[in-house]
Amino acid sequence: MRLNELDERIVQALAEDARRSYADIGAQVGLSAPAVKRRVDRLRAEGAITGFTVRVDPAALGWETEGYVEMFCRHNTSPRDIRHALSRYPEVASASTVTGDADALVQIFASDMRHFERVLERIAGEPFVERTKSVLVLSPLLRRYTATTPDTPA
Amino acid sequence: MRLNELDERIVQALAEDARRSYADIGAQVGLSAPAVKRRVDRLRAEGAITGFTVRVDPAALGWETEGYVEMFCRHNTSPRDIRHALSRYPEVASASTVTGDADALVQIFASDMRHFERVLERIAGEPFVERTKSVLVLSPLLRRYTATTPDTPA
DNA sequence: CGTGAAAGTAAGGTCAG
DNA sequence: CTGACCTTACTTTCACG
Repeated sequence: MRLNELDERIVQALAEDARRSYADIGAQVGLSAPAVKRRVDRLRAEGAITGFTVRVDPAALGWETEGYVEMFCRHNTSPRDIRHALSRYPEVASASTVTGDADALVQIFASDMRHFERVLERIAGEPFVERTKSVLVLSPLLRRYTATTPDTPA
Repeated sequence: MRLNELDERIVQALAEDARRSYADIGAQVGLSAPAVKRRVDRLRAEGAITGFTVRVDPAALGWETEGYVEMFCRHNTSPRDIRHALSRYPEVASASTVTGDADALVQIFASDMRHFERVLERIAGEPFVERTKSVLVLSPLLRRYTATTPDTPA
């Protein structure tokens, strides 16, 4: 699955605006429209591009409060356990296991502070969670592109 | 900027697949294609939808190393300064000012550890940065984004 | 908000380098 | 094997009821 520089520029163009026409993108990267399409199709088939989505302003949807929660778990907790538990929270936007003191870092969107607190308490109450430490987002500065997980880690 | 239940279903449909046709979405939510378009146009004008983008698999693009960096800045540093500085790093996927000890939390994708370290050093070398603390992502557990918008704090 | 017609865009096949 | 051209079909878009 090798991507060359042309592919990267196409992905970058799509990341900025996924609704640009192939002809438009082709003009920017120096290809014809069908050539761009063929590359995009290949990128999708290879899994480099996993889909198309919208950028949404969470506040407009009533998601006003954002925060990150560090989870400290019991020592025998597997990533799969964490993932399984967190997947039941619609408020969890992303989660990863990380190096350092904490075991996992969880990004949360809630409608307001009360909602955020409620979610936090429920997460802290999960059987494998020993404690949590959270920070609230004051203002989002940058949000560039959307990544995905096709996989289920071991 | 009020969104009703119909708008939310349209946004949800677009979040899953932003390339679905208006007719398709309309069939799902019970509207005609032009009606869906009118609502999407309005959502874009209101800022609820800020754009269309691709979901990419970072690993497939050679972005194998992911991490979060806490930035500790000088006390007179404004969010705008941070945003301006970080926007020049293509490796920065997202950044927010946060409560707690650190001033900002920055998500970074790099091609490998060496690359990550180089970016980290450059960020740490920014004039307003006093120190940084970073954690590496071991395995992504969830990435549910409906990704969101930047924009421009005071 | 739904229906129709016009324009633009995408998709597939075919050919050339 | 990769890129360009052409034709067909679809989606988007606007005017109107």
